[in-house]
Amino acid sequence: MDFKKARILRSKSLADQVAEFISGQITRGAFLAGDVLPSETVLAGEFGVSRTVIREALARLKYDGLLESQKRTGAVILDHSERRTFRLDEIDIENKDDLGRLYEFRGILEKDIAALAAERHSESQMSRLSDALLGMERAIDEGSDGSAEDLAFHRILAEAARNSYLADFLKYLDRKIWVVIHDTRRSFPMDPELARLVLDEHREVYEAVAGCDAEKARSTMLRHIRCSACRQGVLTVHQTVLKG
Amino acid sequence: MDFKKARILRSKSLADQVAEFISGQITRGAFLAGDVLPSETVLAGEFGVSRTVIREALARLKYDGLLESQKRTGAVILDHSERRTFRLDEIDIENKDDLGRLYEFRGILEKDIAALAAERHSESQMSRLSDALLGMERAIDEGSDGSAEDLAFHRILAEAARNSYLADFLKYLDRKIWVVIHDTRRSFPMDPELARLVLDEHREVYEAVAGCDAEKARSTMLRHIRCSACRQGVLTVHQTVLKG
DNA sequence: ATTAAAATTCTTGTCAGACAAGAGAAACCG
DNA sequence: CGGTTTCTCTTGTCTGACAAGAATTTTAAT
Repeated sequence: MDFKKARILRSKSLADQVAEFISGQITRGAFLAGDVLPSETVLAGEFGVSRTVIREALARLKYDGLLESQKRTGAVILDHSERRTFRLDEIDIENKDDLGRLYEFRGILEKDIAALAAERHSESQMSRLSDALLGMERAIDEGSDGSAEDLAFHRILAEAARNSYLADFLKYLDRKIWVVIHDTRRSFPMDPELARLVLDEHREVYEAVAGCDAEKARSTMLRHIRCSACRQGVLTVHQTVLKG
Repeated sequence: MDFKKARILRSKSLADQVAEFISGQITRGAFLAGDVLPSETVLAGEFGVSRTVIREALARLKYDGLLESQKRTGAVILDHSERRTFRLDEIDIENKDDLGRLYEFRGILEKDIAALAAERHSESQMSRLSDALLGMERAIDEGSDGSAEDLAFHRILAEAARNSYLADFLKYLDRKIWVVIHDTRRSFPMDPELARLVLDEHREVYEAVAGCDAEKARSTMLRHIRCSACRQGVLTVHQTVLKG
């Protein structure tokens, strides 16, 4: 692999660019698991940067589980199974298709989270859910849109599903979506009437969960997500997901 | 925040430890979005390490979207919505509960992926799925267990669902699970009879997808995942998920 | 006094050079 | 030929240095 080809542009930091280039090479399959990278000094020479920069770049790749470095040997490429991170980068918030796929993903997760929550919730979780609903109502009365309570509702529900992996991931996914929602609501504030409709959607989910009715929890949550997607102008969430 | 409390142990690299400590502080809420960290020089002093180490630690946190650094200002804490990575670290492969949660997660995703694939697949994707099945059969005849083809089947199916976020994430999740499966099969190779049963499970999914029957695709895939979990000795996948 | 311009001062980004520790490779010795 | 010692390479860490950029302060001008 000839690293000299990587002529570097000045915009991101050098370490950024080197990391991007090398990780690109690795994911593109230019190296196999077990291969070793040239030594830091050599890389520094080939990229025409200092060893400091190379080290910072490699540090990231190690952190991501792409590399592992041993003294005397150098940095060895790890197997894919060692990869430590999942990134939802380069999503184009403006792109309705991307947002649609994100909503589809969210729907798939949240409908089953609601179903699980219906069967696994504790009493204290239910009372916190109820509090979130009350808070949302109060917020709407006071003229706000209750986003904070909305988000809290979903977080508590995820907790009630008692699968930390699910909950953690939903949190990550939600962050991406909430940026958009927040943005939309800033430009086009919801009128109280609509806000009340949203509140009702949450109430339906709550009732289903409180009644330990997994199927109903699933379907009401799905409707809620679908409506939420519509409110964001996303129409592509597929029927299949919306049905089941 | 008093960084001096972070007395550092010699095992991981210093940068590792510093990064861990600071990121812990941040996720634990010791800093709010917009706060700025002390300058690298100051941090170096407080941690009792060189600036090099601090820089490498901060580089990772920046990469993860926890920080952003500006000249003259320093490193500012970013909002949670900026976080760029999801990690499924510290899963205890040995722990059947953790593995159960992972399987639960996988079931939730794959059943809907199968349903979507039933509605969105292209002809070429179906022929590749079919090839995977044939390959699996051949592999079993030759005495292997057909893991590679098994994995390929799931990957192609995910592609057929036409939601890249879903597919990418499933890939990530699967890696974690396949490490375990691979391990199990090395210790306790599947006998051909069982392998054929697994093959049949895949065939059922294939038929449903080929027939564009989303509901059937969902249920057959779910049964497959459930059986797979059982074969790994995981019994905790919850009824709710298994039903719908 | 108010505003615009210039000098100052931090902080990050990058570089260069240094050395210890560990691990493999090579040389040496029995 | 096998085992031990020495050598050498690479990473991990430290130090000191300087440019560039941005905020702050000072200075100058109206």
